Amino acid sequence: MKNKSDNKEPKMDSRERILQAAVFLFARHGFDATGMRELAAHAGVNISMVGYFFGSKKGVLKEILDSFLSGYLAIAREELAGAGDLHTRLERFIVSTVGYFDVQRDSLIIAISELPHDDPEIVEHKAGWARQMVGIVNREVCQPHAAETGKYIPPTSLSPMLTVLMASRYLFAPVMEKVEPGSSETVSREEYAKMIVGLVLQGITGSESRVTKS
Amino acid sequence: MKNKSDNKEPKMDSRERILQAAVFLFARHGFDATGMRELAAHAGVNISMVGYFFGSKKGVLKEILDSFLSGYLAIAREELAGAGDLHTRLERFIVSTVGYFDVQRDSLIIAISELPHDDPEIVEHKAGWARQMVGIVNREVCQPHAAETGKYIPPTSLSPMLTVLMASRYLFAPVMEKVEPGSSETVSREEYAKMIVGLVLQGITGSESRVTKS
DNA sequence: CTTAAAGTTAAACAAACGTTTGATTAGGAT
DNA sequence: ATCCTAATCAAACGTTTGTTTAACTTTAAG
Repeated sequence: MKNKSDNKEPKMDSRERILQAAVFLFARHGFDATGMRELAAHAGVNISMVGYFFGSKKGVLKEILDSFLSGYLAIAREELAGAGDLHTRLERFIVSTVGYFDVQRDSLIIAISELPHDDPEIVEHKAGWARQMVGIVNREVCQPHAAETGKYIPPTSLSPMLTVLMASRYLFAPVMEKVEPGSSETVSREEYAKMIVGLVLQGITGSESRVTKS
Repeated sequence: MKNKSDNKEPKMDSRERILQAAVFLFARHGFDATGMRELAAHAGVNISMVGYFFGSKKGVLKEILDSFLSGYLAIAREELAGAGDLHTRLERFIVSTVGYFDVQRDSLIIAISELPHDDPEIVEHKAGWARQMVGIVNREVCQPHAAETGKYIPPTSLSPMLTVLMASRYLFAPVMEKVEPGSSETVSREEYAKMIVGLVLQGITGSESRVTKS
C-alpha cells in the first residue's frame, strides 16, 4: 500500500519545496536575514540540498527573480503590443499585471525589496530584464503617446512608475494591515486594478472605472 | 593653532558620523547585509560606539526611519492641509515631496526596502507614522475628492500609491543606470515632479505640466 | 545482479556576526 | 586634589553564518 509516485503532498520535489520556502521567507524576513538552516527546515530538507540544487543561497534568489520577472515581461509583451489603441492596451496591461502581482505577491516583494541593493551579480540580472521592459514600454507606450500628444515620457521613468504603482498595495500590505486591520480586503483586486487604470488614464478625477469618453 | 570646537570636518560628532555611514551603507547593501565592522570602519569609529550611542544596530535603523518619516509627514501636514483647492494642494505636496526624496534618497530607499519585512519592532515603528499619514490623506484628499466626484478612494490605497510613485525614480536608479547610463540626469527633478503632478491630476494624457483648465 | 547516477545525510569548516566587557582617557565640577 | 561622567578603545564573548566534504541511500537502467 505504499504509493510510489502517485501522491504529491508528502513527497514533492525537494527542489520545488526549497523554492517555495525561499519565496515565503525572503518576502517576510528579507533575503539576507533568512538563514540557510531556517530555509532548509521550512522546506523540510537537509541544508546541503540548497547548494546541491542551486549552487548557493544567491542561486535561489536568482531563480526566483528570473521566474517572476520573465512572467512580468511576458505580460507586457502580450498586452502592450497587439491590437487596440493606447488606452485599451494600457488597461489590458494593468488588469493582467495586477492579477499577476496578486498571485505572485511574495516574489514581487522580493524583487522590489532587493531592487536598490548593489550586489553586482544581482543587479546585472535585474538590469537584463529591465532593459527589455524599457524597450517594450518605449515602443508600445511612450512613442505612440508622443505621436498623439507631442509630449514624450522617457520609458526609464514610465516603467518604474507603472510597476511600483501596481505593486504599492502589496508592498505596504504588512504595514497597512497594522494601521487598519482588514484594509487589504476592503478593496478587491478588480477594484484596485480599476483604480489604477483610472489614475493612469485620467488622473485622480478618473480613479473609478467610469470612462465616458473612449 | 589648535581649533577646539570651531572646525567641523575633522572632528565631527561620532554619533553623526555613524548615522551618515549607516544611511549610505544600508541603502546600498541593505540593513542585514551591512555588518557592524563595515559600518564602524566607514564611519571611522570604534565598533562599540554603535552600541554606545544607539543601543544596537537596529537602534540605528530606527533612528534613520524616524528621522526620514517624520520629515515626510511634516511635508504632508504642511502642503496637503491649508489653503487652495484639491489640485493645488496636491501639486504643492508632490513638488515638495519629490524635493525631499531627492535630498534624502538613501533614507527613502532604506524605508521602502525594509517596508515589507516583518520584524515586529520595525513594523510597529512604521505603522505609527503610516497611521498619521493615512489620517491626513483621508481628511485632506480622499474626503474632499469624494465630495467633488462622488467616488471615494480609500487612503490606505492612495497613500501607498502616491508615495511609491514619487519614490520610483530613486528605487530604480541603480538598475536604470545600468540599463541606460546617464538616464538619471536626462530628467531633472523639476521635470520629474511635473510628470507626476500631470499623471496624478490628469492621467497619462497630462503628464506634462500643461494645465489648460484649472 | 551490477553499476552508475542522482538524491540525501550528518558533520565539520573557517569566517563573520552583533554584542559586551573592562580599561583608559580627557574635561569640567566640586 | 578628588570625583564624576561621557567618550573611546582593543579584545574577546558565544553564536550563527554560508559552504563543503565524504559517506550513505535510493533509483533506474544495463
